[in-house]
Amino acid sequence: MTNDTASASPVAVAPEQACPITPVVDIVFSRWTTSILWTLHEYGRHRFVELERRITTITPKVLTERLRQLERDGLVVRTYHPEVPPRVEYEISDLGRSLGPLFAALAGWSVNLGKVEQARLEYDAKEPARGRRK
Amino acid sequence: MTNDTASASPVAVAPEQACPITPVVDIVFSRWTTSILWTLHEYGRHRFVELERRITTITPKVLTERLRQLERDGLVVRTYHPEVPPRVEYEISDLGRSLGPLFAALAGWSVNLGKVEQARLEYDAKEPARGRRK
DNA sequence: CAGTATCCAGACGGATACTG
DNA sequence: CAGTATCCGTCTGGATACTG
Repeated sequence: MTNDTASASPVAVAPEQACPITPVVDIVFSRWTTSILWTLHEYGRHRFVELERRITTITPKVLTERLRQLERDGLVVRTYHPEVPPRVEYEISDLGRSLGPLFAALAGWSVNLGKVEQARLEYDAKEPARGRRK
Repeated sequence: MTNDTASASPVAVAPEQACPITPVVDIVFSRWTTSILWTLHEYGRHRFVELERRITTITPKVLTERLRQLERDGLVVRTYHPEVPPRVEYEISDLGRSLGPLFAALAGWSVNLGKVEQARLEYDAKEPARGRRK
């Protein structure tokens, strides 16, 4: 943090983000990708159905979409085995593995989830505050 | 990572996530919240218009929605000053500040964005692979 | 098994206009 | 200034069915 109020600086910054971490978030934390990457990172290689079963609520269509995206971004490696029942395996790439510390930090922060829950309860309990009364 | 293939473990896990970090992601990295939190964390207190100007492409409606959500989750503190032109200030809470290391990790990982871009180029260049030909 | 192909609903967010 | 109110288009992602 630098100063208060921060109105002086005229930095207009490029459209879409004044914020350097948004690009990373878009790649790593879009819907479902977190679960997929984390699963692959934590439990190693998986076949398509195995992922489907582990992520329970995901549909094959969406799983395919996300896996393609992850593969394209170089975070996941897809291996096709031309066998009689076809076999495909997905595993995390080195680049994907480099997200490890990030995942650890995320998991670490989850100790605060209780505080979030608490904050929500308090917020919902107190009547509409000044300057916002309906 | 534990073992290969990982098909044996019958862990069915609760619907929605086999993955413990998803809840955190949902709270912290939903659309726009990253930019808002990061801005508040990095540059301190902001008034509504200041945020609006810094995040350039966000509309007042959406900014309000996200700020409410963040306030409810206890990540941001809203202060209303009952003055003649009303003045409202938003700042990050202690809980929000505890995301600092996470943000740092994210920012650090952005050195890899080039690799992602590279991977995309390669993926797009090579013709449809085996087992996936159109 | 490992996907594709369709169809579709509903949430999300943008544009615009108005108010205490 | 700091929002709120409306309207509405888009696009994601779910359900379902089919294929190499």
